[in-house]
Amino acid sequence: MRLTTKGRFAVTAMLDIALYEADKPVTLAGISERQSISLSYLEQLFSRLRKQGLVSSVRGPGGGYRIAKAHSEISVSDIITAVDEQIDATQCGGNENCHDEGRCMTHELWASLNSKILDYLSGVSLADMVDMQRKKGAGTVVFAPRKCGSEATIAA
Amino acid sequence: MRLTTKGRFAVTAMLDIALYEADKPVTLAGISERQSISLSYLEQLFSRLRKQGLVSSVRGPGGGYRIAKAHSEISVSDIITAVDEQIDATQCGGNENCHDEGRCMTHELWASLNSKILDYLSGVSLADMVDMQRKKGAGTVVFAPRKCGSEATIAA
DNA sequence: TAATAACCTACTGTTTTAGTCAATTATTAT
DNA sequence: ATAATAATTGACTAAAACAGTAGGTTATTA
Repeated sequence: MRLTTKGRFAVTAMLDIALYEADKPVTLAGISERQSISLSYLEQLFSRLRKQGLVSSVRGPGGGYRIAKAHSEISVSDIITAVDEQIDATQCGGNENCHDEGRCMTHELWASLNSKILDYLSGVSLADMVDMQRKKGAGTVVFAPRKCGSEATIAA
Repeated sequence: MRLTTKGRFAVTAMLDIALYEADKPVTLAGISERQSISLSYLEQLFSRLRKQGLVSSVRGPGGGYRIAKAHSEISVSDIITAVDEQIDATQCGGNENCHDEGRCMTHELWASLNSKILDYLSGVSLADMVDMQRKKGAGTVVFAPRKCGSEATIAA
């Protein structure tokens, strides 16, 4: 599985646009400055985000990027898969040819983990993150779009 | 976060020992052959697994490795953290200095994801995996040590 | 027509992955 | 005793991915 700064940067950048876009689109230069992410690196990421239809672009002065869909229609997993290609905890990528043409002994474990992660990340939308960000400072906060046994609690 | 073949190999190897150890300890050469993992690579992994107290070793002829604790006392996350150092989806490793000395906007998201993954992997023990492996072939199987909303179902 | 800002391609340094190789040490069977 | 076994250690390596740079081109607007 890959879950690196590439994906984190993409999520951060998307959230930045969601928070700052109003009448005008948001420039990568602005995101770069606010979030301390290299401009050229952002360009690479946004090339993919645009091809996946998550953002739309406007060229020229006053141009920039906009979120292309309703914020509630874009999940964190959409963003990560757009820039990172795959969220997959199995080594065979679901091909089940991990060991001697069959499924490796631990295949089910990774497949199951994989769907847990995907469940979670696809359950958190950009809209959720915007809400969350606006409520910031209210102490302990947790993303919990789906009810699940022991909820994680992040100390403030 | 890091969740690579290193961790997968370690889990597979530990499961192999758990399945094959009886009166005699299990040799790395045997694991290497059965699981198609390079012997030298296994040596590296087992150096760490031993230092973490997950396995004990016996040198000389008839020697090999044994699981050092009750199978139910060793979780998948124990194994992965032993060889991979960290399971951490936040970039700051919980230090909360991810952005300009404060917490980055997406900090809670990654922290929350992190604890979800850890919850899951620490809920699956070596004993669970052994049971699971022995029951193999019974069709659709899922690891579900903790009840949680939508259970992942892996097609057979 | 000049400034802006997206868009595109190629290149680069660093780290991690996934090993290899060669030697040493401890134990057991002969 | 000694030969075989098997863990243990350390140094080294090719390939990939990550994170970022550099330099240019194209479209749009003031």
